[in-house]
Amino acid sequence: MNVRAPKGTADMLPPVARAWEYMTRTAQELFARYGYEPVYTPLFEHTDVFVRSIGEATDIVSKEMYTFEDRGGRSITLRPEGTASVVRAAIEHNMVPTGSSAKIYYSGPMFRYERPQKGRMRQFWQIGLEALGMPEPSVDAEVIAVLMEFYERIGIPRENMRLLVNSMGDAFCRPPYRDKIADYIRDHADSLCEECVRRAASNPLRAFDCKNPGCREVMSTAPLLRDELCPECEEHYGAVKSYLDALGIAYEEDPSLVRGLDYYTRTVFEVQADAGLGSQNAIGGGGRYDRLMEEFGGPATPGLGFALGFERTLLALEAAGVEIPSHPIAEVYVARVDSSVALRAFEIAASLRSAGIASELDHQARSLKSQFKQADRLGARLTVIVGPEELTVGEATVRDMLTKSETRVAIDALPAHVMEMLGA
RNA sequence: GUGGGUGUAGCUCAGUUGGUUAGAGCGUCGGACUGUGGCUCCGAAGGUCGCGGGUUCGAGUCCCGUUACCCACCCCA
Repeated sequence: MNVRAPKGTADMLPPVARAWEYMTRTAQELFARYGYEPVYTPLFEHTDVFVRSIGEATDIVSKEMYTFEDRGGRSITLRPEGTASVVRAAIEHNMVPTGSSAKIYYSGPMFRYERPQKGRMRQFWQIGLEALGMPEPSVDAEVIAVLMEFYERIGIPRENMRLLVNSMGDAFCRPPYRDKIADYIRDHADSLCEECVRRAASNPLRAFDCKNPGCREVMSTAPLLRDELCPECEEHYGAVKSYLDALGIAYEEDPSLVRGLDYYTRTVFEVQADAGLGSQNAIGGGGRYDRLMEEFGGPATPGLGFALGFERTLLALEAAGVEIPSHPIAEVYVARVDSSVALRAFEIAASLRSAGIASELDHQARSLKSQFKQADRLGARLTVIVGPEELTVGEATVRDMLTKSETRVAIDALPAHVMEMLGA
């Protein structure tokens, strides 16, 4: 029996799981304030959903998907990202009738078959949101604002992050530019790595991402999409930046920002953290996908969204020294002097819990001293001492763990009395 | 898929040029204080030294293989 979790997966033990819930809670409250509603889609889809949306030539589709055949002979894939499923669901349920819009968010695990490293897991968690049906540039700025506000709220200092933005053009200006880059790559084939030359055919823009010094050199003088945008895209991009300026959100333009999903049009953005992460330093990112729903066979509906990674965000939080808020495990500890009063102690703890007070007690007949140690460790503010002596007159002793003062209280009045002490 | 690093107690790690019974700190449990926590002191429990083979009188230590994890490349959250 192999008792290890599969490669690239991790059990989330209480400290991490608490952080997960904290991030989820923060996102839910924030997203609701911007009018987003939750959606849960399946963790797996027909393989086609991802191939057609993310793109055949992307790394995700060509080598990172968890794909298998189910017992009915269908090709099924564990979702590698969230947008494709959301868009599929939006079409299936006609969530965005012509002329209307929808704002939705999701969270949960995603799956990609890769070699794990710092900030990269085979099962990793994301929260994301999608704004469907709205082509206006103010929506781009609003979505970016939500993302930045999320990080601010959970406590990552702004100076630890960089917001990168770029425009990928649209169906009119990108194809000619793609051809231009493909030509450029072919013209310089002898000074580029073979990977980049191969990309000329499938995904030429990706050559901008290559870390090879020779390729960087060549690509640094390549024509930039920024200079080839059609007037409409140029105007849209300019407006997005104006709205960001109006919100006081600082950003850097990065003309080489080319994200690894084919469906993006116009605005793309990425947030990088400079502390706590290894080389996987993108903690969140997203972009606009105005053609995606149409390509899926749905109505022509523009869309835009982002996703942020739990694991990487937690690394950035730890680097910033952020304390994850938590509640004490027990407000009240019920200690018993000896086993003759075990039953009464059990009843008292139950009555406190019924009154809504988080209470803990020892089930293992440990010494009174170790029960106090336990009370201390759990962060209990009060300890109720149940002993034969007090019981003869129907009372118990309540000890304030901070002031060390003790009072005798009638057992019947205990829940009310304890609540009063905790409230004070 | 490629490369590098590391596997010794629940956790973090020592362990000399190979040498007898493998250690420390933290944590856990007990005691000092026979009905009272955080500090201190004392004690106890807890280990197939990742696994398999080889060299050797003798391997935690050296060699080979294997496996797991970590980090990096590629790409991304």
